[in-house]
Amino acid sequence: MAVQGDRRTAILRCSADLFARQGVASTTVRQIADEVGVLSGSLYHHFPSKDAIVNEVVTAYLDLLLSRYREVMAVDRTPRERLEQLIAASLRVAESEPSATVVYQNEMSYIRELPQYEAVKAAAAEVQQTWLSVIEDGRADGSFRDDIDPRVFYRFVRDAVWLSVRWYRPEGPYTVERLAADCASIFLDGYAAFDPE
Amino acid sequence: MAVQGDRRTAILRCSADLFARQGVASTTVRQIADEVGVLSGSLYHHFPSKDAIVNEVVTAYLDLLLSRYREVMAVDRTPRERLEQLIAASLRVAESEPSATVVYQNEMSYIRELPQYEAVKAAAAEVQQTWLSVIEDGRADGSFRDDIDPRVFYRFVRDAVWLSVRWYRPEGPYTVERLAADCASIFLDGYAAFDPE
DNA sequence: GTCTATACTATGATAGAC
DNA sequence: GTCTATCATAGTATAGAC
Repeated sequence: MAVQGDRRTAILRCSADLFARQGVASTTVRQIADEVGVLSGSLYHHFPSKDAIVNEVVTAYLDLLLSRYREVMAVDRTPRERLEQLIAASLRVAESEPSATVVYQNEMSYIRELPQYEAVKAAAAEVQQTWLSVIEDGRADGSFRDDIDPRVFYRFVRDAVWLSVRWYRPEGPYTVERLAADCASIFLDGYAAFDPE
Repeated sequence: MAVQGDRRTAILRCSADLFARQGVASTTVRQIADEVGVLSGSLYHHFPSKDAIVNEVVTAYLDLLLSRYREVMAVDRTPRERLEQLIAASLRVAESEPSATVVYQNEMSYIRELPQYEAVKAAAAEVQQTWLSVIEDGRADGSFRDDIDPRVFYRFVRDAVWLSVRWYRPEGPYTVERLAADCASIFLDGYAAFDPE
């Protein structure tokens, strides 16, 4: 049964890579089959449709992300520390699942049309709620500014964090932990030089 | 000749809207023709191919953006002011050309395969060089931090700015100028509360 | 400048042999 | 569980009448 699962997993992995590189709509079932090393008809033994593959790539990704967010929220920390941890957790997930991250970021219009979209929507809502609750907590205790809408701040952070999959390469000396620290520092302390007074 | 240009323009506008909503690959020439109000064969009187439409949407967009950036850089200002102006100019372009902005942000993998990609690449390089020169100037004169790579800062700002087309709606009371001010304030001063000492 | 009609290709998916 | 063969559909693009 390890073997049985492997082929399924290979299909998901190859699909995610192709979806991320070319877009879901431009990726054909024949390309996926080629990459896996089977013929296109064989895919339909494992999945009922191409859309089912897309759906599983996205839901597996959101499940992983949410489990990491829940770990962060399970520990008692300040809002600032939690925000730093959410950024770091997100970047680590993006590092370990770059293709699925790209698919989720780029293919929302496709995902929205999937029959199983409601489950995705619920997970996405929990993701957003996690960030917003941390930001609201920081506003409430005075550690974050109260002159800018938390939702605006959330969206800027979210987009900057997730779009890093388009350019960040974990191979170099610039580690994901350093990237996370820089990101948190810019968003919390700003890029202007600190006033030396 | 006003009429002649109008149909061409209508094709470009409708195409950009559909490309932004559904993605380029998922948009068919028949859909475009429907939206314009002609039959699909008629499109080929104005454009040699669907890809030619995509190309013109993107290049017209980059031309507009670069002309705004050049206006900003033509005036003598501090790096901080210039950064604020680049953010504001970008958000104004995103407001006036939301569909083209979305297409350019979402469809890079498609655009890269176009035969005329080199021109797009050159324009994109000038965009990036504009931002980077302003950031480097700010580092040089001590108004920006020197402990974070300018390219990292640039990418965070760029992605946060451009992805705002996915969520910002100019109809409400939250104006694009206010959005630009909030964005610049977060990225330069940070979201942490100012220390009251 | 637009329409009609159609050529050609590629697509997602299926049925049945192995 | 995979392959062969194929269906039905939909795609871009073209030729020529109007």
